Amino acid sequence: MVKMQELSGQRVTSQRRLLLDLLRHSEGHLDADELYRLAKEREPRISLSTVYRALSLFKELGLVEERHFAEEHHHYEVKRKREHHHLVCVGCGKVVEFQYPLTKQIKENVSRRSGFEILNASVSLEGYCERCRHEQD
Amino acid sequence: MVKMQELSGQRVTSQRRLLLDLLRHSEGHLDADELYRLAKEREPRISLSTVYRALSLFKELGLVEERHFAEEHHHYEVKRKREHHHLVCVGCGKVVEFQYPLTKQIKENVSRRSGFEILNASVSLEGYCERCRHEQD
DNA sequence: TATTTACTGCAAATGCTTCTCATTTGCAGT
DNA sequence: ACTGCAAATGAGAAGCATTTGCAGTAAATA
Repeated sequence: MVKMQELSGQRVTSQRRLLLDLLRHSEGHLDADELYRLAKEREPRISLSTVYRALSLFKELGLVEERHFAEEHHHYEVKRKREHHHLVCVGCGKVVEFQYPLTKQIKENVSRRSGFEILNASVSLEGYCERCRHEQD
Repeated sequence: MVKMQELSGQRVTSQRRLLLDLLRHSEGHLDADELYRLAKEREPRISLSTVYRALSLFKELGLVEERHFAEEHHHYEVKRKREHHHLVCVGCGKVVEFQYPLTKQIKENVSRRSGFEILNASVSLEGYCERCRHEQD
């Protein structure tokens, strides 16, 4: 089970423990509904609002990151040490991660020129994966 | 007024002409609702559905691009020759553009390694703009 | 184990986007 | 200029993802 010191001040409830646990053991990039379905397998009375409320708490605490791919809903993944970016297939929704070392430079560079305090930088690519490429009419 | 060869095959209606015109003369990054409000000033009977339908047509025709910033709704801007990226203030929503030349390399590099056919690459940054930085409690 | 008050489940509400359908309009061919 | 028809429009309903209000429940603290 997941330890919960991270929930400083907040209450450690069975639902939050379960949800964070699921996020940590998943392959990442879950959306709220997938997480909800997984959670219901173990705790059938859990509600979708609780999932959203937990996600927004985890986000505030910096435990998970919210991703806005080219879809209407969002995806969530636990924050990791190593920065990485995403390549999304517009055919089937498959997500592939890749490393790219230069966002630090970009941040510094743009920060200096714009006067912004930059919190994060992400590179995102869209395209067709191998399989969807062949299935295109 | 906008010339409409771009609407190849599609009908040239006064609404589409107006909407494309507004997009072209705006500072970019409009969302559907802002565009709707602008359009109503000139053609009060226009409907929000028409705005959405036109945007999705322009997107298909490659005339405008849809941006997913860290908000629930989308932003639209006319496609330009010069590739550029976005820095969004999470305080006030202000959008600043910047140039960064390396997406071509990223595309080639990631494409080779992943087997994806990559359609587009975007770099997006979030942070606090000068003003919002000072206003933080 | 009693008290406090944050958290939960549920249902209703919201915000953005898409759809439905009756009416209108662009446009190819008279 | 006129006609016919497919495509586009306006208005509102419907559809999703997400948020909120509220009454009941349960975690923390003493």
